[in-house]
Amino acid sequence: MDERKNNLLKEIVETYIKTVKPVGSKSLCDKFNCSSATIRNEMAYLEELGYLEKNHISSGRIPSEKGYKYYVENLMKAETLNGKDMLKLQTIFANSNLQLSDAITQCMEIISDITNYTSVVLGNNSKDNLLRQISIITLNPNQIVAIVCTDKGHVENKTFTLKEGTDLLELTKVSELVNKKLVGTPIDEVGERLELEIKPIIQKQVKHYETIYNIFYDAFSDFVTSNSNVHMSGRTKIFEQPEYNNIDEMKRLANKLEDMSFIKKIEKIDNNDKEVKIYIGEENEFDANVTIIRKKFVIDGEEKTIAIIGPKRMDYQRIVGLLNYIDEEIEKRGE
Amino acid sequence: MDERKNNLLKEIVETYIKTVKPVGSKSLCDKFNCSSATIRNEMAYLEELGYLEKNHISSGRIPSEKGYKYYVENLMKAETLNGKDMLKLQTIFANSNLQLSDAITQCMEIISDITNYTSVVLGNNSKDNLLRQISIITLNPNQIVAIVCTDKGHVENKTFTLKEGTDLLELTKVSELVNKKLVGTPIDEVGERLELEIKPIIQKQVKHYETIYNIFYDAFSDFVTSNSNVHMSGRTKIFEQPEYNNIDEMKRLANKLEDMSFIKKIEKIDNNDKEVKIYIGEENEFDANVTIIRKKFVIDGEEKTIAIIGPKRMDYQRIVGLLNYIDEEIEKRGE
DNA sequence: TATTAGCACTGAAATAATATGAGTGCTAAT
DNA sequence: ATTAGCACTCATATTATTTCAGTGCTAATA
Repeated sequence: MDERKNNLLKEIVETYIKTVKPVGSKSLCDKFNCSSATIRNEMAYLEELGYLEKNHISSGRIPSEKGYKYYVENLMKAETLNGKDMLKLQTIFANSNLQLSDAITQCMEIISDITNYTSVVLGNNSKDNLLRQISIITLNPNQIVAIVCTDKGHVENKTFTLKEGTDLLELTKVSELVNKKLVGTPIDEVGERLELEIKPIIQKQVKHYETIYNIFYDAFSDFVTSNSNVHMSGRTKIFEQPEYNNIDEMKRLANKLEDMSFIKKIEKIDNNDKEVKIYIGEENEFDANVTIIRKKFVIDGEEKTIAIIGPKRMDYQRIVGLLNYIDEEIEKRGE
Repeated sequence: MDERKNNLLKEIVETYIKTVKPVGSKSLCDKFNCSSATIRNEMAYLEELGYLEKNHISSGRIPSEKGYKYYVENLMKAETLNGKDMLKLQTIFANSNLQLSDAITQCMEIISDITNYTSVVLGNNSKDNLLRQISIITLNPNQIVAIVCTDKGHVENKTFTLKEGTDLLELTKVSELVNKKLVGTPIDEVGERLELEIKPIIQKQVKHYETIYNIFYDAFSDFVTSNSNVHMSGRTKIFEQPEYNNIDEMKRLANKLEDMSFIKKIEKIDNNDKEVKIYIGEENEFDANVTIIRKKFVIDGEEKTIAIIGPKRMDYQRIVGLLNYIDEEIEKRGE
């Protein structure tokens, strides 16, 4: 891979990203000061290496997944933001009333908007969250709300209709007990400790202990399974991309984007990697026809994942530039 | 409109709903024991009245919006559920641990699943909800969560990072004041009363009263604008319908379904009508190419709206049957 | 040895020509 | 009031034809 071959591949990838049309040899003559035949020879070589592909024998070249990967790893330079985009993001971070995690969510909305890709923010893993407090609020003699709050400030709640004869006072007593004994426990372990430490105590002291126990158990288990930690924006934005000008492809992807359990996979791969990660096509577990660009942060002691979902022909320079910018802003704030 | 004309229209609408293909005269001869020419004469008459349409001069007939409307109002009989569907819904209502409002949400998910239409549940209008309690939970010396709970059991929360020198004790004091003075106030009026009744008091007694005042103000205003009262399922289901085998149409609708403010319009029209309402095409404010079937309930003193969004060629009998069934189950529970 | 002009060849995509058939409206007979 | 009969219409499918941007390869050239 001499310099000209590198430049050629770079040019082809970037042209294809812009135009979504196979790149022919003639169109590159001017840029490389040589004839189309020379370009064709070089192209044939790049195809042999697996970096380029053809749709049919006489079509122009398009980058292969391997080609994109090589481009991303060796040829691409992250873009520095243009003034307009920077301004938009700056105003969000400048607002000091905004919690950092909300600022990130808003940024991703903007990014989705200006790039026409889908964006995702994943956060508050139950394992990072410790129980801060459970409160019981009575609505009327039959109904109560149980509110669980974690040390990271995440709140979930659930309403219960009480069975005949449940004692509100006892309910409050148990909630005090739970607060005394279990505050500081990782949320996903609360269920277990409830069983082992709380149940034996209330079994002796409380009349309808089963009913009451179940209320607490339910309130916590809902927290662990809740979906409130996924925030997606521009779910339909990606369909503006020309590769989805095909109904079946569109439906397939739309369905996947509905399925939150699918989305959550994004944070699992390369779990501890805090760098900008780019998963192209087959490389990502979500869908072989998209690229996912991901970045993880730790904010206020809690891991947060942001990701952009777009076609394989994504504007890598721009997205990486945008994510780098967000990273800088977060660093600044973190001080 | 003699009886045969009614039957003919009914037959055409129902056939078209099933087959999505224009209905020709020949195919109806057997059912009506007459020749295709007779059917054609009748069809021409129904077209004159505006109940039927043609795609082109020599195509079969399809129902017009007016035709659907006439069908829905005069010809249709709501279906009684088949065993399988009924079983699915029954198991949901049979689970007495489930709050009624959650049961409804689950039902709508099932309905979306079995019918391939999109379903929506709209609830907890801020005007119906009265303040039950506001709690302040401290996460660390700099951060707190404000949790607002209403008498209907709806909870919203917001995390705040405190400005240097904000006194936690004073914050708690103000929260007690708010609880003492404003409990029972409709949520959407709390902001105003905060300004008129609380501000003057704390102005005198609290040092950094502006900061503290803003925390409360923000916590409540978020509640009013929150989207947590919309629950949609099967957002992509409607695309299984053959009328959306068209990319632009699909995109258009997908975008509308993303926009929550659009969806919320469904509850506003004919605001107090508790009957099953059917809005066909131009009749609904959401989109001229869909039908919306809506039903409102009052559950635990709070209004809840459910709606099904499908093509104009919706299976009206089935959907109305399903909604009627849900209605019955709710009545039963309400006792 | 690297480059390039030249040329035959490919295959997608657009355009045109043609056939098919399900449906209609209308007229005149029953 | 119904219907057989017939000319007519238009969407849809099929096939043939053309166009053109692109290729690979060979042989000449710098």
